[in-house]
Amino acid sequence: MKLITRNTDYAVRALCYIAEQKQEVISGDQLVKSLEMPRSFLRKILQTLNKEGFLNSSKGKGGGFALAVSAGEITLTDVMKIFQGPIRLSEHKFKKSDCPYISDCLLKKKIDEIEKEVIAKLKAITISSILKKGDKGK
Amino acid sequence: MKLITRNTDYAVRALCYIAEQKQEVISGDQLVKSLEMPRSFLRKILQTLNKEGFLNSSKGKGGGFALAVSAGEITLTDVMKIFQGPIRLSEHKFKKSDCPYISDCLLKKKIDEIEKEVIAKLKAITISSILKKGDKGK
DNA sequence: ACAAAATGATACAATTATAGTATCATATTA
DNA sequence: TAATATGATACTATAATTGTATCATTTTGT
Repeated sequence: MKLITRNTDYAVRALCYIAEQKQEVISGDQLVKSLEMPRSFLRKILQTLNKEGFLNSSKGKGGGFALAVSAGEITLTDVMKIFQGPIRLSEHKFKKSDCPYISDCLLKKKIDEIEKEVIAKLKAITISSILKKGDKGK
Repeated sequence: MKLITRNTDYAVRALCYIAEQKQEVISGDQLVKSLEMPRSFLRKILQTLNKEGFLNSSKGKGGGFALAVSAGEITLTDVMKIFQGPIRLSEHKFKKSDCPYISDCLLKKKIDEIEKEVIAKLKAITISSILKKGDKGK
């Protein structure tokens, strides 16, 4: 049972790395070398982050990826949504055939409460909050 | 992204149903009919709950399953552990090759905190707490 | 113009987890 | 001894996760 998949984990680490570097633009290969992730997989992840507006990309020599948004504005839920879809802790349904308690299902209610709290906490985790103290301003 | 799989969901509903009935012993087929779940799948789930000590089973006519433990003592985490293994929100590792921040990874720390809280809340959900008010004593 | 260095688009493949099915054996009861 | 129930277990299907690989396109520097 995982809440966070490797996709998301890699993406977060890549974002952190980019945010920490002095250079603005970091190439995919540099990330692969530094973070030791599977090349093709990371490349795909970077492309996705670009499409979703969290990274800017530039081609050619000296090109690569740079943050399109400040590190403080990228939350863990943002990244999770991109790579894992919407967060839902349970699929427990209201349908009569699925749950004998129908609209008044206490399990559903309790899970939903927990879900809300989890989402709130994940939302509070931003890229900059993950960076070591001292790097936070960036 | 799911926290609770269908296994667990079915198991919880079956336990609730058994806890609610006036008869102590409920046959698998009765559960299948009442809860409209796939027969073989539910049967396997019931067998597992029996092996794990949450249900007692009896064979032959009039046989079936009964709670082996009171509904207030079965928590959601118990059931989740059985069907989904240990709860871990992230696999984010401390290994040098996996995380550039190694032993001081703030992401890991933050996720672990959330994980602890989630587990505590899931632990607070028992079968009896899911049952409608009025049935709670059982 | 052209080669090198980078990303873009996209299709494919492997592995694992989830969800479900089916069958035969065994025990119990009437 | 037949009917009813679970036990053990092997098999299958589907979907999600985790990758891999290839060719196209853009940019830069010589």
